[in-house]
Amino acid sequence: MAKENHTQYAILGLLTTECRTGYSIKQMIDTSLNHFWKISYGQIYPSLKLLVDKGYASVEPQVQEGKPDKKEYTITAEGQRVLREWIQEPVQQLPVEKNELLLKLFFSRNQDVQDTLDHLEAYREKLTDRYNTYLGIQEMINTQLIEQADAPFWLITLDYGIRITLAAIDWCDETKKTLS
Amino acid sequence: MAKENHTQYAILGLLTTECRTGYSIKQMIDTSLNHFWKISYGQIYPSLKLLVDKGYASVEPQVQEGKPDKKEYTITAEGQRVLREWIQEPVQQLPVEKNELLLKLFFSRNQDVQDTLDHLEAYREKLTDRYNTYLGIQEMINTQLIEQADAPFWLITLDYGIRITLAAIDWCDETKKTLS
DNA sequence: GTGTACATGTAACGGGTTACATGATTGC
DNA sequence: GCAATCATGTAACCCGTTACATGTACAC
Repeated sequence: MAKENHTQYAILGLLTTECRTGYSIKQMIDTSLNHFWKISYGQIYPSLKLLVDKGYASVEPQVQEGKPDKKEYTITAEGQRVLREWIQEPVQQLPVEKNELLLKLFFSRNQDVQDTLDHLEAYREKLTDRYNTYLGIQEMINTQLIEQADAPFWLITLDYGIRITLAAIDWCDETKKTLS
Repeated sequence: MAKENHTQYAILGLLTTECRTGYSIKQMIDTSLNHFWKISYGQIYPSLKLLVDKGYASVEPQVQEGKPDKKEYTITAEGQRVLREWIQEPVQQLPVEKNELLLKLFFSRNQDVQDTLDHLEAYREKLTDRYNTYLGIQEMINTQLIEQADAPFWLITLDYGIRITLAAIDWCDETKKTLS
């Protein structure tokens, strides 16, 4: 597997949790990896197929009563090996996020200051929503999933999101003060 | 111009600063927009062509002595209008950065704790480098470019980068303590 | 002569989203 | 009858990077 395609590893990694189908992988991503890795169905299903082709996972169709049929994927020993290898490889470079608000701010010299302040306030509200969502997930993990062996690591990644979001909120507040 | 392609607007916006050629736009991006918007030559030159096609910019070839010829681009009145329109449009959604370290941490249950600590330390060092780079740029703007009308806005976007980076460094330190 | 700054461009490729297509079952 | 949840998949498209191709001028 090309060392660079991290999304494939993300899917492989999710097969080590209780996720077994494309559908449940998607759900997991939307609730728990959402703040640092998004994946759509358009990637998940073809990727699962590729993982099987490479021998990193196996499939078994499951007939269900009361629900549509599904395909259960299981990580193979070989899959576990390459996953571990990838995890151990050092991270080459820091992520750069594309930030539309900053891009607009960068060119805001000619804009009305009030419009810029409105942008900042709207952004601050979105950040606050995100912050509250994170706190909710944290609470949920702490009460319902704390038995899970993965839980401590989930909390660590969540903590990152919480801290970054708080710092961004602070920046919004400071910038609004500076501009008004 | 499709409302969604922010990169086109970034290039259009840079034409309102003293940048006039594809080459100088690239330089500006690499030094000043780098922490929230990256653009390669593979996008810049075709985009400039498109902006001219749409009437948002005009070109004039310049023959230079002692240097290769270049093409000077100028934003048109129409270009200024669509740029202002875009800046005023509210930001629809918060950015989600793909973070390889978090992805690896998420699946680190089975990994040796020491390997995880090493990852964190390496990441912390990269963050510190970035932090120092930002401080350098800040100093440079404050001493050399403070006359520029755009300077206050550049400092605001830089301040965002500084705060976020500091928060990430704090998270590294805390996480290392938690794990050891 | 070699490296670096200046300067412009394209083609191939990869990664990812969106829209579309299909269909079962349950609860309102 | 309709919406929601469960479930799988593909094709078209967009965005962006990388590698390649080309060339001038200056300083060491």
